Amino acid sequence: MHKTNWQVMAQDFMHGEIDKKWQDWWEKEKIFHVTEDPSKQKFYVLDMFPYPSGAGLHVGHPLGYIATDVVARFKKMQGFNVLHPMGFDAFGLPAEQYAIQTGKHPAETTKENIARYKQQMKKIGLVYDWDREVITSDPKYYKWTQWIFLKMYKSWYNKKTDKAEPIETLVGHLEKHGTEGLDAWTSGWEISELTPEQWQNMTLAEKEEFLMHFRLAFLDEAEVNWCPALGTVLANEEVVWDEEKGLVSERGGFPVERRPLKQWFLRITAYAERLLKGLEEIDWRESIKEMQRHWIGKSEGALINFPIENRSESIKVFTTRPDTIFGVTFMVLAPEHPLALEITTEDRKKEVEEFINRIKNQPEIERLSEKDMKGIFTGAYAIHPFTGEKLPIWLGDYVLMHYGTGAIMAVPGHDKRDWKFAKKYGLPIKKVIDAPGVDVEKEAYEEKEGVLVNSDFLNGLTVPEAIEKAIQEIEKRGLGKRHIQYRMRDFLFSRQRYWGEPIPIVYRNIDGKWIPFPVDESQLPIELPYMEDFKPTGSPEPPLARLKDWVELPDGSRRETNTMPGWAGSNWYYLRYMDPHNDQLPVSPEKERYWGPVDLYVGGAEHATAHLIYARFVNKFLKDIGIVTHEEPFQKLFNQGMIQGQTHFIWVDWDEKKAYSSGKVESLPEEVRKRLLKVRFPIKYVDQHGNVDLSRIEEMKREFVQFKDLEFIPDDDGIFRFAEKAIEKMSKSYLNVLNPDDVIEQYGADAFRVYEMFLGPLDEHKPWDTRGIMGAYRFVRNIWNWYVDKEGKPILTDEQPTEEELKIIHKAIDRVTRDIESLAMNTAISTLMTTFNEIKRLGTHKKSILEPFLKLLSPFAPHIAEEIWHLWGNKDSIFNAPWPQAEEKYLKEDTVEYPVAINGKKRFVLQLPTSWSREQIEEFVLNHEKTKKYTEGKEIKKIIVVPGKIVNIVVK
RNA sequence: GCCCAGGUGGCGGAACAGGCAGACGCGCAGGACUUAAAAUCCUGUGGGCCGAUAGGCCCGUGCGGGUUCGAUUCCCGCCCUGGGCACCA
Repeated sequence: MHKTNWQVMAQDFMHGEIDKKWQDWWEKEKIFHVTEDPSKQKFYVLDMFPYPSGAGLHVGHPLGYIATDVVARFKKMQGFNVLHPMGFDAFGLPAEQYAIQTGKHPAETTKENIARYKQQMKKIGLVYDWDREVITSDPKYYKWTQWIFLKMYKSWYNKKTDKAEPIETLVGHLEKHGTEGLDAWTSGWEISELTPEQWQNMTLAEKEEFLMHFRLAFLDEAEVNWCPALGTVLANEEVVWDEEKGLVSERGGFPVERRPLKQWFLRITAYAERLLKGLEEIDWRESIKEMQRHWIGKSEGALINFPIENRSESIKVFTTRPDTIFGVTFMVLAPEHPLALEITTEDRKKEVEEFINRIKNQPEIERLSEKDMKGIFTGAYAIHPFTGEKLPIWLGDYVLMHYGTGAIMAVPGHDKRDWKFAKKYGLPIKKVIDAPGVDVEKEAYEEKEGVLVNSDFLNGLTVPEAIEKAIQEIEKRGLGKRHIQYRMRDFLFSRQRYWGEPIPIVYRNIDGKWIPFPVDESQLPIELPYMEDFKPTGSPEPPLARLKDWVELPDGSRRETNTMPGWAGSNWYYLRYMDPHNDQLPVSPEKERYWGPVDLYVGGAEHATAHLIYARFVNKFLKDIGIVTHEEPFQKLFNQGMIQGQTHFIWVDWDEKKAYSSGKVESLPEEVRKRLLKVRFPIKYVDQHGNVDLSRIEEMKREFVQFKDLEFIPDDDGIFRFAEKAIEKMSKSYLNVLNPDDVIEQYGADAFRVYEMFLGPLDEHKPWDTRGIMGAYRFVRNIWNWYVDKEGKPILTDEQPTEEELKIIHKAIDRVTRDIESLAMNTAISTLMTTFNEIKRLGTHKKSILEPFLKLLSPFAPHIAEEIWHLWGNKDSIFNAPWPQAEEKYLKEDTVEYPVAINGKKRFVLQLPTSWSREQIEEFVLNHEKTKKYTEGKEIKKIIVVPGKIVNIVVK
């Protein structure tokens, strides 16, 4: 085999041996094994739950894991009781899709992939308390996922107490008072009024149907995203918009259509207000909080009833601008609105029906992408509740059935969409808010600045005043009420797939109807039965339905065959880590009180809305039922950036099967050049100088068979140069992924970790540079060579440190400590580098300097740190040694280097004592000969002295 | 369209509270070592200009303005890149 450079370089220290030695030792010694210890302050650092994909980890993935590993080791040395667990999100769509692709059972592929992940994590030097490992597809875990679902099923949200309560308290209320005085969250369903007697007289089926509107886990028929290719419904968050294809699944990009289906939901909307409020007290990136606020989408306004002419029904609308009520000139209903066809006059029925069908059958793609709005007049009129005016009722595709009431009062003068609609169909436009330059015939005036006009009792008021006054008047006259509307919808919780937690519900046939009932908690877990063929059918019938023996129970009842979505397990895993083996509860409240909340949660920003909002919701629910004591689960959230890949392109002439170095291209004949294509080349076979590694070209051809027959023609100097390099997302198909195992084999785990941390700010996207890692490698190796001689003996002296040495090391302690605290790993590393350069410059091997430096280095390069630590004769781990403390007295300097600027431009520097006063400095500088040189013949207007910073002289 | 980040050498990036722009690393160039290459070590490295040297000058943090003794940092307007939302009444 060709002897590559690293093998020569690696002779000075055997990183491979050192890495493995300490990885095994940490595992054996369980250095991160923790138990609750009230005498110590806890620190809970958590990584986002990985889904163990079949491709394994690439070098971009572990960025966050390395950061948390650094923090965990650092906090441990600082004396905290550090909980740093790891586990796997193994249920769900991706795992199942992978299994289908490989033709294996997901139970098997999941197991393999987890083993691979753990192996890779170990090689990076990541250390966890594996005794707390959580795997969502493990029945011991999903027993509690199912338990939480049952608790939700058995709960309702009491708005009076502002928390979830057992369904029994609701039933008790109904028995005593009927619906009188009941204030419950029902996701917009209007509670039909009942007397206690009426409730008592209901059949079991009727009662169950009634209660279903209150349960926090409930069945509902709803328009859902059906994905035929995946054979399941998807949550809104799992569906994305594709420019070409329209609505597609996030996984795989398959088309998605809307269909009404009976599905399980979790009533997350009951928690909208608490989810919103909780954001104020947590330390998250503002943009993520904004996304969640937007997702919850709270709007305040009023519900107003508009009577329909000659009919008993009325149209209920929601508006945030009740101040513009006198500007209403027509009404618009969503085409799906239940009254749409009903109110249509006979003469227009046919036309309207056609319109409704056209909109309904129109693929979602078109309806959303078309800029133009479509509408039709129903022939019916509503009556303005204040003026009694007749308002034409239209149908319009720009009004959405699923937001508000599915109907609007159109105020074309002060709403852009209504204005556009009015212009298109020639409907009147009225001005009710006046401000300088407002002309509602030219465009809608949506600002809230101005004064109300043409508005009866609102005239002369400002917009905020008018909003308030209008709502009061509406309520006074019984025309409607104040209302808060949320955009957020309930959480779709069933999937027609095999690989997920079975929903612990059975259906009993009562009077010919299948009524859902919860299974008894003692029967949990409902284990997922083994299926040889688990593929989805393409119809909404879940695979589990095919298992007749499993579905049909001896007592004639039938099991629920839908399974839970991938989110189910990841909603609460962070709690299970606190108490992973508890067989009485998902987590004991005492342990949660000690460990919770998560002090630092690191992960990608892609979970901003889905997982991070579901988990907060489940946490709040568990708090309501007394399991959890903290309202918010994740105190500090840090979103790491992505490591991008560097894609390398070569010039290829496929006809002649030749690949040309870029220097060759110019000399090629025109017809050959025309045929050349830029083709992606695997980064793994790029050499240290950023050229094709010709020495390993045969190896490359074996691995990437598409290049098998290519002849590689280098430049005249024997170097094969690339046509182009580009920064792209790391992806297997771009051939720009690097496996951490390969990188670690070449440079060692420590250099890999140091490099990832050094690359740039943790929260930013930055490209991986194959050559850049050499810097990290040299750094680690040079430290080794400074600490250890050729015979492997430590080089260490007991001499007293000098003042200068102490200043250098204490400044480093101060800086590195603060940097790790704020996750500024890149500057922590650069401080370590500059400090080490100073150590070399001073030629010091004093223990008093090298020991604290080794500790500062240890979270980043734990393997050589541990090795050197033990070479010094220590028996315990360096991570059980205390973190060094910076002493204030060494952080101060006696003199400061003052830049002296003339008119803001630096001209020279002066070394002046720190203790000098402003006046002393001023006098000294003004009398200095260098100053005179610059001020000669000019008038000194002013001198600014900023102690410790700068001197600036203003001359004219 | 709206909201949120961000734009600094050839590259990744640094500059903590408005005070020396370019730390640290990569790359590149020159030199040492070597038969040679790699590795290693040393030196230089934002651009332009003057100067034999020492040294000095000018321009520079996306663009245009402003505040200030002083702006990468604050304010106003614009351009570009990335992310999110997208008929939400």
